[in-house]
Amino acid sequence: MKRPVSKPVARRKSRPSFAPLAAHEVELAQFFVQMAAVLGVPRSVAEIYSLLYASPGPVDFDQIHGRLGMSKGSVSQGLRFLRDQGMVLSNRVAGSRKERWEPTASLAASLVTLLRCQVLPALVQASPRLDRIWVGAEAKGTSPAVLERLSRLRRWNARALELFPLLLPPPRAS
Amino acid sequence: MKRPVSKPVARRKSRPSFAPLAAHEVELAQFFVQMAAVLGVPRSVAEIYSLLYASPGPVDFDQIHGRLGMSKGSVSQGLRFLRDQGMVLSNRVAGSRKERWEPTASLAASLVTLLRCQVLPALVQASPRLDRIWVGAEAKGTSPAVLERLSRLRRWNARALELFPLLLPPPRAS
DNA sequence: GCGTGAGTTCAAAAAATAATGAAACATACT
DNA sequence: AGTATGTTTCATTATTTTTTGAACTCACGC
Repeated sequence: MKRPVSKPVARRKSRPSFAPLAAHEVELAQFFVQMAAVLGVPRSVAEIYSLLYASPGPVDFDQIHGRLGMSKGSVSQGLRFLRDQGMVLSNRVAGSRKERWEPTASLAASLVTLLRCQVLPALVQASPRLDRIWVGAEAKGTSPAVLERLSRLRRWNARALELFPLLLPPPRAS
Repeated sequence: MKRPVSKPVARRKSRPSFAPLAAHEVELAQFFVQMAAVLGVPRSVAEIYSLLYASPGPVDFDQIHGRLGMSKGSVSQGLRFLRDQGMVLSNRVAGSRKERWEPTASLAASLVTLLRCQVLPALVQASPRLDRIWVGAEAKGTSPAVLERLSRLRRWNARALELFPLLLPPPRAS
């Protein structure tokens, strides 16, 4: 349940010897952090994405670690999450061991993936569950009014399941 | 970030002297808890709603407290949240001090309210923020590619703001 | 093959969120 | 007014989520 008061906006400090974030970079991070919060994605992940988004070219691990003042562990985990969601990608320059990261072209497509992962499994699990509930309730001689409510739930679930792929189509198979 | 493993489904125990939940009531609670989790609503709130939803008539405070084995504080806060969202309502029987609670007719309408409260404020705050970011970035001589990204963000935000009321219309004024 | 630097893992600390319960409050009834 | 019942408040405790950092792994260039 969201506290309605404005959040303290953790002011991380860049590690010395890395360029501190410019004012607009800080505010872009706030933007992404707020949007991510709606989707239940942690602050550190949003900050990483934001940095890549505001950078003109690929950024390497140390820059992220240093400019955001974030632990290596968080950077590693954050990048893994973003890569799994298809929101960032990395490439290596020949002759260097460093990976360089950049956002993928379509933020929209990535958000769709993220939403799918959040709600599809819930809808899928719900189906058999609602069936069991209905059967159990009927067996117990539950009141007609409640049975009516339960079957409405089932109808909605079915409709959501069939609508979902249309609204948020799965990523194209290659 | 959702743990992908199935959660332990806290088994609350009804306080003695209150009817324990029937199997189908337990599973309906699991259903609502899972759906609520997607929206970031806490378990206790979902459980309360579920109990009302599966009951043939209004339920009083003590029943909720007792059958769910939940503290009075949680029941009070949960009911307040649900009432504020327009998901439940209460009425008093003449000659009794107890309030009796029941779900409101339209679950769908309530969900719309809930979604509005989560995303609208974020979109609204984002507008001036994105403007400031753009101005700041331009002043800094940011690369054209990044400026392009930023203005795409602005266009999306504007479109979302204008589409939102159509998709999830505000509750009718009386 | 070997040493080194880049990145990962994971147990533990910190932070955020949710639930509890006892005291305070409200009010319907006498 | 007094009282008992029903509800809310809120400081505290419990639980969950996120972050940290040091130990570890692995692969690259030599």
